[in-house]
Amino acid sequence: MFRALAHGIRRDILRRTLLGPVSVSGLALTYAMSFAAVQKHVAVLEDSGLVQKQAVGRERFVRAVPEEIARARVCLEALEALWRHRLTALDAVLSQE
Amino acid sequence: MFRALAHGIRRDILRRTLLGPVSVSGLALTYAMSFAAVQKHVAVLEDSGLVQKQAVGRERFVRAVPEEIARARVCLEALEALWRHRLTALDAVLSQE
DNA sequence: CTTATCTACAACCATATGGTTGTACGTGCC
DNA sequence: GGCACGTACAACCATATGGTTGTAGATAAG
Repeated sequence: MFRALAHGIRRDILRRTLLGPVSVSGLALTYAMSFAAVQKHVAVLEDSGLVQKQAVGRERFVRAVPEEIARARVCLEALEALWRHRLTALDAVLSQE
Repeated sequence: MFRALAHGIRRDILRRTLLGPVSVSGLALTYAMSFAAVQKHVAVLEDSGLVQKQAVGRERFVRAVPEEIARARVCLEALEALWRHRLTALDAVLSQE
């Protein structure tokens, strides 16, 4: 999942699909790369769960799944909580002396 | 930076170094891989700014930089804010009608 | 001084990643 | 039916990534 977020293009696709569904070709127009390359990026995002596709006619509309973004954020918050806990533990040790 | 977070071993190193400085060899003891491999993971974390090294004698103690973790979290929060903003905008449009 | 420990770094290898082009298939339009 | 469009997928290529081993330097210990 962090792997999916590790690429700037994919984060940009996430931003765009957070604002509303966009077709794969609609996305592809923006970037200086082939349609197939964009398709692959969307596939990576889809595999990670950050994005879903919905078929409408011959088009596939991509939309972000904000709950999954929240999962990543929560993961980082847990790390930060670890840090705060470490500080708290240090406080406890120091206050004992 | 998300790239650095994309590997489980590196996230584990982050967790451990959040709790307090650990030497590179101290980290390496835990993992079923060579010292050099762990060294590389630490280097990736260091390049991303998520971790810093401090020389003490012949050892290098690795410590996490929580501010950098916060930066990644804030980035995800910005994405979520985008989502909430999109909902708000939709509300605005609907309430006009 | 000698030896063991911790680190750094280079060379090498297998596989993953990010891109390309080409082909095929379903769908909308004339 | 015929054609353009949107998508899917495979094959291919260059480079990045994640691992290994080996060598060498700096420092601690005996």
